[in-house]
Amino acid sequence: MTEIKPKWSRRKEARPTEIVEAAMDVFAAQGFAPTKLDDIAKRAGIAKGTLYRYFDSKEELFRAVVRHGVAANLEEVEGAAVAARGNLGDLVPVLLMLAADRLGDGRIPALARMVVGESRAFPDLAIIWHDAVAGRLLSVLTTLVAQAQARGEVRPGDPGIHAFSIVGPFAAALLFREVFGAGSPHAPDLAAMARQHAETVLRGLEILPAERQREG
Amino acid sequence: MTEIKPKWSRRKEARPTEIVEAAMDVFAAQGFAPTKLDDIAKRAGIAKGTLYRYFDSKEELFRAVVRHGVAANLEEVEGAAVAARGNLGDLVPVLLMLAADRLGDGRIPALARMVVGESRAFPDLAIIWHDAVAGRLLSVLTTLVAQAQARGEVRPGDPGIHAFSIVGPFAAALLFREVFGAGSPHAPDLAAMARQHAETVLRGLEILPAERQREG
DNA sequence: GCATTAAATGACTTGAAAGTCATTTATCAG
DNA sequence: CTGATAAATGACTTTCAAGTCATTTAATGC
Repeated sequence: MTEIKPKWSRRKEARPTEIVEAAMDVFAAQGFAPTKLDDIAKRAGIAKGTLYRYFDSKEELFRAVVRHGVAANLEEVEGAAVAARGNLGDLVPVLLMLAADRLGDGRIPALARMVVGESRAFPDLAIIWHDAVAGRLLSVLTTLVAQAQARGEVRPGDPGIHAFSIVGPFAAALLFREVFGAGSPHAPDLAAMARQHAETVLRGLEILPAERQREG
Repeated sequence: MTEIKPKWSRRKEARPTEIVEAAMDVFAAQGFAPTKLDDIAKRAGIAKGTLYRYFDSKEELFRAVVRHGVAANLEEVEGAAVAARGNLGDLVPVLLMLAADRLGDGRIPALARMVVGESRAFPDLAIIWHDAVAGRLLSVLTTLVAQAQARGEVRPGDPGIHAFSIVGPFAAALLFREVFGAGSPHAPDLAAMARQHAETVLRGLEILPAERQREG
């Protein structure tokens, strides 16, 4: 009759990722400063003291969250980039559609917003994001643009700026939706924007894949 | 002989803007949460208690800073927009160059970064920024694009998305420089980007002002 | 079973900064 | 010059959450 119900269990292995997942949720929902470690602990189903067995401080936990959130969704994008080796006209629409699908909802844009907000307080966080996300993506794109220029397929000009012309509107749209909400009359639909902007910018760069596409 | 040196003077009229200016500097340099009201008071040359004669709380002071920073630099941009009435091919390069000049350095990008970062904690701030900056700019551009489409000068498609294609890279570049620093190898030069992207996107939208421009 | 260990707890301590208020003092009216 | 007013001060109080640690208890080995 007497039920055995232990008050807690030892989970040395599973705890860290559980905590980071919980922290990502709470940080994404509230931002860094307003988030209380008690909230994270409660969501992770543990006590605050337990947090300190795995992370030395709130800051370190935040860093872990950023690293964790960044790690996953990047190999895929980068993979698509090197897969479409060379052909910018093929890559750009695929890349933007993929990003629209993966990043449309979820916690990555929220993370990005937080990194932007906390970049002054935690410069190392900005470096992590730069090296793992923004810089990496821009590197790949810039290289591809330069190669296409060498083949005479893309107009001259700074390939780094061309890279911004390609992904800038998308990044801006992501942040716009994150900050002002999808309810704003100006918030663009990500999939539609991926399609339309890809066509616009490719035309602007003079690749003209339009010939071999179906009628609009 | 005995110098008269009053410890302070009464400046009921001048104080508010002085305080807001000081607060903008400190907030821009440190971010919202890390900024101490003592720091703002010291920079404004007053005591902390005096702040509370003019602003009820740190939050309200922050709101005042955003409103103040937003108010100034917008009429100009919007003026340029309505001045070049209709002609998108003329407006876009001018608009981007103007923005590069006005926003390149200064506290507006820092403010933008803060609004992004604090938008979760202060949703009303995001609304202010939306209505006074982002939404306003997008409205003007979207209208102009739609008019140009009606005249058959711009390709079909959602004019709001076209507006993002125009200003998105610039917004992204501003934030990129603000977050990752101008030292990043990917940080674009704003003036160069304004020139090159304007040409790219206008070509993409099929306005083609290139004919009446000098050789590259 | 029994002793050992370390994972987990949560009440407590600490520190820092927002916000208060009794006092001081510049300014002004008469 | 004098008293009244309110702008300005800064030491003090309050608040709140990060971080600590003595204690509890699940798990493990003998």
